[in-house]
Amino acid sequence: MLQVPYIRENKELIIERLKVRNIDATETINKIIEADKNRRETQQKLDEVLASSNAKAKEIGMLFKEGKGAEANALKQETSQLKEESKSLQEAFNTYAEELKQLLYLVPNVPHESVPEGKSDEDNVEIFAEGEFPKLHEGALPHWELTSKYDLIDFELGVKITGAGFPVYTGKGARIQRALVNFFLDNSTAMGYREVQPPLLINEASGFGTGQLPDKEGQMYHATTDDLYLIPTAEVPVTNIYRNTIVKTEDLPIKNTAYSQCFRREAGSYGSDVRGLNRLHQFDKVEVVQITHPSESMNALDEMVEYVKTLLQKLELPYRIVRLCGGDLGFTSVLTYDFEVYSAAQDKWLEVSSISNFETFQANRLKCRYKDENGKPQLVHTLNGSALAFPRILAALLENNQTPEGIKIPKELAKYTGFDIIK
RNA sequence: GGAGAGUUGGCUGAGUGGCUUAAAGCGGCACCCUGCUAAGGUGUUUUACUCGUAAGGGUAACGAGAGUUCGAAUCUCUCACUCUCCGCCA
Repeated sequence: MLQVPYIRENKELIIERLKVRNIDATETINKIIEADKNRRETQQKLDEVLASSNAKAKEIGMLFKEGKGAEANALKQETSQLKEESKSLQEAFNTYAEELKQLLYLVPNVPHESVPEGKSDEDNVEIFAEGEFPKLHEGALPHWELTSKYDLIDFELGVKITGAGFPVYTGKGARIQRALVNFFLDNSTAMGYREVQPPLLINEASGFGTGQLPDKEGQMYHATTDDLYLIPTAEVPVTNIYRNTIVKTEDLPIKNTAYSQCFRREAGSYGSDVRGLNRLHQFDKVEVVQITHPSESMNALDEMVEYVKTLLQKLELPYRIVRLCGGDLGFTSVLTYDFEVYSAAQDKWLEVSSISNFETFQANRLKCRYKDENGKPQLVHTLNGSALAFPRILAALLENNQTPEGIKIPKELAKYTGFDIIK
């Protein structure tokens, strides 16, 4: 969420920039400024009343000590009015503070100046592309047929055990999954990320910290008996490591990586793009998360983009990078780059990574700070990126590398699978 | 799941109604002293909000919330969490 002093001082700029998201925040921003003003004025009054009430209480204590019980009791009378006053001021203050908080939850992050205008993913801007499109042989198949032809994934079995979107990986399919875990983690740790294995269930406070709650509640699986949520991404537990902390400035940037399974209800998704591995309720992903000094976050974003490029190069997959337009940009993000791989048999671009800079938006909720050169606590910047999401990578690997003899495994990955062709 | 004990500042740990934002020790930082891989001395050491150009001031916070009281770390209630033992178990 945005910081109130920032809103106060940059009202026009914020409203202008939020138009890139196709929203008019004028009314909400005005309400925020009003609620903030009321809150501060009420606090001043409240503080005054409490101060005089404190002073009186001290005086009463002194009088009792000196044995002047009568005077003390007289003074007690006076305090009752102050008490009433402070009570109603406290209530008013709480109301304004709550109102302010609720309003702040409504405002998304302010897009970076480089974010293009646009309504949907069709308006995202391609900024980079690399890799050759494969030439498929006659009779090439989409991955959901390849997986059954070579006994790699059993979608039907998943439906039996759980439901649609929970595939069962078998044999070499399961082995590739395991290979991808190690391949991705080895690469990210080599880039200086610390490996973390986080919980897959999170509490409500963690959901708030990274911005999944209160809004996107319906997208997470909720274990109601214990009021815990299954993580939609490792970003949530890994970033929440730093909730309510003041990190050492010399430790920045803090770089963590985690492999986890991710759970998404995908409520409201439909259509042909949910076929096979294209959209699942449970999937695997390696995530990279950075906590940086504010002056370094854009460099860190570039570094993450460069890093993900190397992964796709090693996997020999044709890919492109798009800059998300305002309409497609996530609520908490300032700037996001998506990586899409080309999956040949479907003739489709599949999103396999999303790399975002949240600047102070998450940090403000998380209360994650560092100390500046004056020793004053300041909010850090947080970033994260997928490196990478497995299912669509697998889909593209299978589709692009199919030959009449079998499916070939790229050299770098074959080091991890232990085989270089699936027959 | 059953029984019991706890939750205080970066850490250890005192504090059972006012002079306690909090003793003491450790750690950290600054300065001083000292002719040397050390020791000693003095001071300092939380955060949020808020007023102020600043210096500085006000308010709040001792797990969370509510209550009693002129006044709560301290008393009452509710909740959360941690630990120990027993049971169960990967």
